[in-house]
Amino acid sequence: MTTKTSFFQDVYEVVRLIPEGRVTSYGAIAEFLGTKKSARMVGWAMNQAHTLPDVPAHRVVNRNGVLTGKHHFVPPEKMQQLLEKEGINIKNDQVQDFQKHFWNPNQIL
DNA sequence: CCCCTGACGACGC
DNA sequence: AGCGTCGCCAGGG
Repeated sequence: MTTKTSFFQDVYEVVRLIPEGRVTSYGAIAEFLGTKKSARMVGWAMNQAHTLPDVPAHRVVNRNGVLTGKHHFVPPEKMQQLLEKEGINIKNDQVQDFQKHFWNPNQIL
């Protein structure tokens, strides 16, 4: 957002809006925040996400639908488990029908 | 204050 | 089409 709140805070707010059973990408979030080129920062922010409640970081994957950040979960399989629990099929660390489950933050506008 | 790192993404070869 | 590089930018050492 263009608010004065910290970039991280904004990221968390957006992630919290991700509906259950849906996923989005770091880039999409970055774009929504107006910093499309800073997708890395979104991922960086997710590092602290685990310290906060209601921040489903497992619903955030890269633009390929790959669970790039799964290694940051404990255990790593947790990310996939949570997603499958929500009805998302994962195959070889990749979300199946990614586009079908993709949720674009911009669509809430 | 300089240097390095990092859950990404776009582009170049 | 696959791999390498660069850009981006905040935090931490």
